Amino acid sequence: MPDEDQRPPERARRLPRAVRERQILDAAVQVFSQHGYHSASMDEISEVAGVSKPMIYTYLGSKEDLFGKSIQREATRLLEAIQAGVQPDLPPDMQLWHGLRSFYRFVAEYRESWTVLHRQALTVGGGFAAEITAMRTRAIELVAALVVAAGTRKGLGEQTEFSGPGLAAALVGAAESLADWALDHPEISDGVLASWLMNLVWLGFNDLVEGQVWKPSEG
Amino acid sequence: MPDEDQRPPERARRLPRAVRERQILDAAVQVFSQHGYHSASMDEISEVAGVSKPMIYTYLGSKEDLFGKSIQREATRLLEAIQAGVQPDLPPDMQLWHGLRSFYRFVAEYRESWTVLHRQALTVGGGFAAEITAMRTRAIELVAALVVAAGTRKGLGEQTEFSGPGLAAALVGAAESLADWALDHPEISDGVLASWLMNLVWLGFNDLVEGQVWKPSEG
Amino acid sequence: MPDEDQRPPERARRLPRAVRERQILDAAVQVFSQHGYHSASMDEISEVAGVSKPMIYTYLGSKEDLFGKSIQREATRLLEAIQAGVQPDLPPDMQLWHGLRSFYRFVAEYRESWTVLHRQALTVGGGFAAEITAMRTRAIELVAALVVAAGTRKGLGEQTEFSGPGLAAALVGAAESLADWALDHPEISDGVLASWLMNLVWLGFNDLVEGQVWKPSEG
Amino acid sequence: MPDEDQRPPERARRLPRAVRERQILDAAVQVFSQHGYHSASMDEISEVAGVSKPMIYTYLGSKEDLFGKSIQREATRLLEAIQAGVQPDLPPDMQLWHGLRSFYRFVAEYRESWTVLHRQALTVGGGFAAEITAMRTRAIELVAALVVAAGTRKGLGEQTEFSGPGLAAALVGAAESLADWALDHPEISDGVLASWLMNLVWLGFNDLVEGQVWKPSEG
DNA sequence: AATGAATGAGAGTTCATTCAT
DNA sequence: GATGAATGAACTCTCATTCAT
Repeated sequence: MPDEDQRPPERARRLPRAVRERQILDAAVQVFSQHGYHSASMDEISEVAGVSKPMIYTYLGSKEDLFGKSIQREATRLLEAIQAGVQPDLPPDMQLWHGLRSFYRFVAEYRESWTVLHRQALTVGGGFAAEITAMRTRAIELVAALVVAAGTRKGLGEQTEFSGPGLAAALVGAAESLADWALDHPEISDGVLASWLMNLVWLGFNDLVEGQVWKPSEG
Repeated sequence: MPDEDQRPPERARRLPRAVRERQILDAAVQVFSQHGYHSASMDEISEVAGVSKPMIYTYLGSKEDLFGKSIQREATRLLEAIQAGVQPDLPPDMQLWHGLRSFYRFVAEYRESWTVLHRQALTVGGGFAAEITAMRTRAIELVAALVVAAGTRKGLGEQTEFSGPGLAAALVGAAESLADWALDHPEISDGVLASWLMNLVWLGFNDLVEGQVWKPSEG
Repeated sequence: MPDEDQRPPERARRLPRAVRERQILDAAVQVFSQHGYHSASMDEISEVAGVSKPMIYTYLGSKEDLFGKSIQREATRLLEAIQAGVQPDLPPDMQLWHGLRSFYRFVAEYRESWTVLHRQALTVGGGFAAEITAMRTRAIELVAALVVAAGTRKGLGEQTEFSGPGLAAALVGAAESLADWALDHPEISDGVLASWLMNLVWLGFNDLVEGQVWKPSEG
Repeated sequence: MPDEDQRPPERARRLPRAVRERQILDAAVQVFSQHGYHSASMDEISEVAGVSKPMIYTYLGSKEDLFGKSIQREATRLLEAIQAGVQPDLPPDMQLWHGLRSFYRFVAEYRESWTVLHRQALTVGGGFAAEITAMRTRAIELVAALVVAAGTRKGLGEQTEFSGPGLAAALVGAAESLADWALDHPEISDGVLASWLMNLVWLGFNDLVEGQVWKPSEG
């Protein structure tokens, strides 16, 4: 009877701290994304992580801390994934297109990451909602800057400066909503998703800055 | 039996059930919208409603029941508000425009209703998310039908049948996101909000069905 | 089978809040005095009180709150017991004597109260130690004032002003220590205990102010 | 085996067991005296000692063991300090005076030792309270023996045999309480402290055995 | 000899929910 | 019809203690 599968029933072997922390964060993201912050229990997270509860507290702090660190890690992942897909020397529409493709690729590959960031992060009352909101606000401002810049180039500065932020919020919402929709339609590739949004949004905006304006034909 | 001063000592007067139920639902919507489902406590709801806790259970059932009924009432309100603003014999773009104006008017007037529907309803793990999602899905399908119908009229049936649902999801997301943004910018009127969205989205879509297509200029 | 002892096994019948609060405080004093603050568990207190834990939290707050309120009630009892025994129009020594008798009577009758006040109240790190210490300090200052006053009357003002506070601390400690000793000797009456202390302390002090001073007879 | 630089990388050098034990006990006394038994954590003790937790368990056993050994060491120190100051061939009052001076000198120099012995040792429910109490009882008996002996020499045997133990308890309490008071008044020398107590207590007792008795002047 | 890694057990606290009046 | 009184059950978090290296 050599060293077969006779080891103790897979009970937590000694692993370096970094490895454990990753395991715990993985489990946390999974459980938080499934149940949301409040319904997730530290018991379940510890079970999924294959680790006892005290380890979580020792390594990553309170439930709130754990949630914050989960959010932070996934947000970083998402941003890095998008940045990795964007080449800064391309024209704006190409940058946006590449960014969107990377975004939808990420969402497809890391559903749980996206779920935690998009849906669960808002349910906590504390500073996390603020943090996430701040991140989203930054994204919106980025898009708004694009909008205003483009509008200015077309000589429509004043108008787009006024409507820019609102439009940017709408665009970001459209991208997010499409991402959610795509979760239920995995057969649609990230290229197609990005194209849809570009057609909808870029052409639409394009026309807008060309001077075309939709007006209600009656009261 | 005249209206003497013979009433019980001014506390908890006998009120018809319907009135009590409305009081309770009002309180529930308020508290749920402020704190979210999980952080809302039955104690606070009963306090805000001016009614003892057992009454809530007698009249409206468990916390989950109460939340469901709150959601349902607000959703009905929202739908009725939108339908009241739309005249079915107008062309599609006008219908959408009027619908959007009604929507933004409602959001401005009943912040709490919108908050509960949009933000808090997703945080519950049980059947409510499903219920809300279903309602949203219905909205998306409605928009999708518009998209497909318009596309078909332009002879682009196959293409829009394929992309229609996704686009519709994006549009709905854009409208919602702009609604959230508008909560922080009450100086923007519902007409302006709706116009922005129409310009962005309808013109964009218009071009799309006119045959204009954005294509990536390189890999 | 009439209404014998057939009632449900003595399970918490509805009682007015005030009664329950007293029950809980009684139990708290008992358990705190037995095990000390840290080792006392809310579970045991609730068991002894014949009440579920949530009631304690509803009526009296956290463990620390409960401890504080226990201390406060017992301290008040002790002070009232002492004040009730003292007649303010008697000469100082008689006042002290009556006060001591009341004190020892109280300790004998309410062992647990005394234990909580004397031994357990110091073990908590928070504000309770301060509160108790303050109370003790007030007692010491009172005695010190007596000492200084008596000394001044004898023309020894400067000397007793210097040594008064320390002497007072010693006297209070003597009284407390004798109280503890008396707990193991219930056959000694409060009158005897008070007399011992008076003889030891009053006469001693008396001689001191008469000018007699003990001096070391060599290095 | 010269003293090369071949030692393990400068952490936790091999030290003889006795040294390690002293380090740990020093840390334990310090932490116990600061936080009390319950609030002291093995983590903090190990940190202060500069030693890992398993070492503590290996060398000194459980937390209770550690506390017991801390108490024991400090008690021994105190007793030795007092005995060192007392010359057994002196008359009783001189013995007491020297003993008190040594006692107050010790308290001033080893505050933590005294704190652990006097305040923290009582807060534990187990056998330590007993151990400490026994030690204190021994001290009281010693003093009682002095009292009785002196009383007997004056021909008041019966009376002092009856009141001796109680008086001794009071004396010890006075000495302790004055020690606590002195912690906040370091400018008072041990000689002055001891003198105060001698004047208060010895003269008082002296008069007592001379036949003077304080009596209540009325009911 | 020495320790980082790991946990069992139990504490305080809160909340949705229900009785008895 | 209406409620103050009461609780079961669950959750987060901590700590003394030990294993495997």
